[in-house]
Amino acid sequence: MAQAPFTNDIKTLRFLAGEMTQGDLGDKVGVTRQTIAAIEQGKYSPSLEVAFRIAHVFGKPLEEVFRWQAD
Amino acid sequence: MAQAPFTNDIKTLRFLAGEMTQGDLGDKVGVTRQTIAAIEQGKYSPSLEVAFRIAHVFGKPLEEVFRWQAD
DNA sequence: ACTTAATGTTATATATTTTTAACATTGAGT
DNA sequence: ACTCAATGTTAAAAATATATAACATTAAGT
Repeated sequence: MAQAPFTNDIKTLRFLAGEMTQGDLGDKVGVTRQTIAAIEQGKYSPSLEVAFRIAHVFGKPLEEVFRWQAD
Repeated sequence: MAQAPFTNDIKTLRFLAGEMTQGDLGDKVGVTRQTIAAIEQGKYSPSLEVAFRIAHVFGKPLEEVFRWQAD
């Protein structure tokens, strides 16, 4: 299933944003909670569009949410 | 075909990097020249992994290469 | 005017992401 | 101990990105 070559802080950011659930975040981003769960766990590399939308919800630059790790 | 909701400076950066062709960039990133062409033209939203790799080739932060536009 | 490399573009195939739906587990509150 | 929301997880389908191959166009060099 190809683990993503970067880490992310979504789980932390959700709680800092005030108990935001995966479902809440999914709604704001426009994807399902399962998609959020999979991205959060690094199960695959989301589209740049979804990554941008997630960062936008937290008001953070994309690279503060997703951090490159490999290569 | 869903135009991407962000612009990018890949074409400019390729020339600033010294006449780097789409094929050259594709080789460095690990995708085909057609994929570079499509991304460059905003035809779709690449995976976050490919976006990171492209930015990495130019030694730029991702958000200096791809800039959010919509929503 | 010719060549040739780079790019544009298209069609079809393959790979990957995302959705949908279902069920299991965990944890907080009562 | 119960309940219920949140999360984990999985399988199959749908949507989207990427590869491959082929041919057309553009532009620079000679």
